[in-house]
Amino acid sequence: MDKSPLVLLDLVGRLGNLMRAESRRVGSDEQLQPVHVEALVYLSKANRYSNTPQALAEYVGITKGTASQSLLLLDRRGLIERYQDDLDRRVVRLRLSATGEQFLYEAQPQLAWQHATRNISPNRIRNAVSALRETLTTFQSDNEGSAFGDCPGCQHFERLSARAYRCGLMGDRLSGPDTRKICWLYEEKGSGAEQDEE
Amino acid sequence: MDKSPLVLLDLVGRLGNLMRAESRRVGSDEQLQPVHVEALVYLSKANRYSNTPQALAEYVGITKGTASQSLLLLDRRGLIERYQDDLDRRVVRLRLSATGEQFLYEAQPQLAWQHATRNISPNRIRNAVSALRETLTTFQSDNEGSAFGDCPGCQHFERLSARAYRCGLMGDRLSGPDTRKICWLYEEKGSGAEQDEE
DNA sequence: CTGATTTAGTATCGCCTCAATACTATAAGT
DNA sequence: ACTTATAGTATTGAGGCGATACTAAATCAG
Repeated sequence: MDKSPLVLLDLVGRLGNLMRAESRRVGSDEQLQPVHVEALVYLSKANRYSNTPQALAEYVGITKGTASQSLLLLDRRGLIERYQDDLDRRVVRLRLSATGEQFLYEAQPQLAWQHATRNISPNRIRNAVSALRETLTTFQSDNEGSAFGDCPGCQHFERLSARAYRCGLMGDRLSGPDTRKICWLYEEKGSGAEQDEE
Repeated sequence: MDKSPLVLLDLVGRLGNLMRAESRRVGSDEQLQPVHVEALVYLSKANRYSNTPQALAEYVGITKGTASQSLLLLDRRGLIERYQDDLDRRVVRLRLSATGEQFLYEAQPQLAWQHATRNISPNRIRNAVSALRETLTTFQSDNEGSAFGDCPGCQHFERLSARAYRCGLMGDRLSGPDTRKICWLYEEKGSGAEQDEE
């Protein structure tokens, strides 16, 4: 019997713990908890469909109540801004404030990790990424969680011309940088997995 | 610039969060927190050099004070047993109790994850394991953390005969199963990175 | 339109993690 | 013997986190 999956699991768990410890270290100057740092990093990468408390909660794996509390704290500290959506006035949109951007720029929460992968060839990293991504997708579809991803590879993504893109689900036009941010509506293109339409 | 390392980082973080959520779910029946479940899993895999509060704390990335508290709780619940070391009477040794074994057997905290890797070929998993292991090792040596590993690949590991092994550092003889458990004294052999192609 | 249901988010509460600090007991080094 | 280092425990306080209950807005039924 091959125990590699268990070893992979263990490694991911340990690296995850160390990442949380690193987030704690990075945030300690500003009295921020690991989850706060994670939220800021997330918001720095979220697109217009994903910058809500709900999406954040799903992404980092906490309940919406907890997410709401953390976001209130970040708002009080001036690290993020919250504003109401025009179309649906129930939803709150989030963005990093200038202070928040500044914090991420100075703290570089991901630096130690980028450094830790310095000896690994880009090719091996891409292979690992692909395996982990697939694991994540499978796990989420097993547990009815939402997927997250970016436009290339999403079935709603349409290229209008060389530099003009569009999300077929929402009908919005997208800029180039937009297509590289984290999207909540991501659905894998041509996935053989069970699809249930509504 | 290649952003793959950042993506890898992000994936590991998310999977780690989901694993913690899964540990929480699994432990909720017994009122166990994620870290308690992790500790039990760790103890089920720790060898004679690693079954101490200190090693556990390093492995899961918490302080020894926190580890001590968690272990007291697990002891009160009857899930582990604690006993004194004969040679060094400062150190406490830990082992799963029958109840603890039973809990792990029934809860199967790793099942959902093994399942999530079902569509990934063993070879891709091994490649991912190798990349993540190297990341972990690099990170830990950057941060002066201890490494953990099992005998194959450790520079202190000696094979006496076909089925007899020995740890050169401690001088102990080891059984076959012993050599596959988590060891705290692990030190990587050679230091030449293990290369594997797909 | 009007009432019911669903959805996004917030408020409150209590348990428990976690780091920090201080402490004890044993071991090791001079 | 005296000092220092090491393994672990006790205590305390801030705050994450889930659970539950709540409000407000949107959607749906008729």
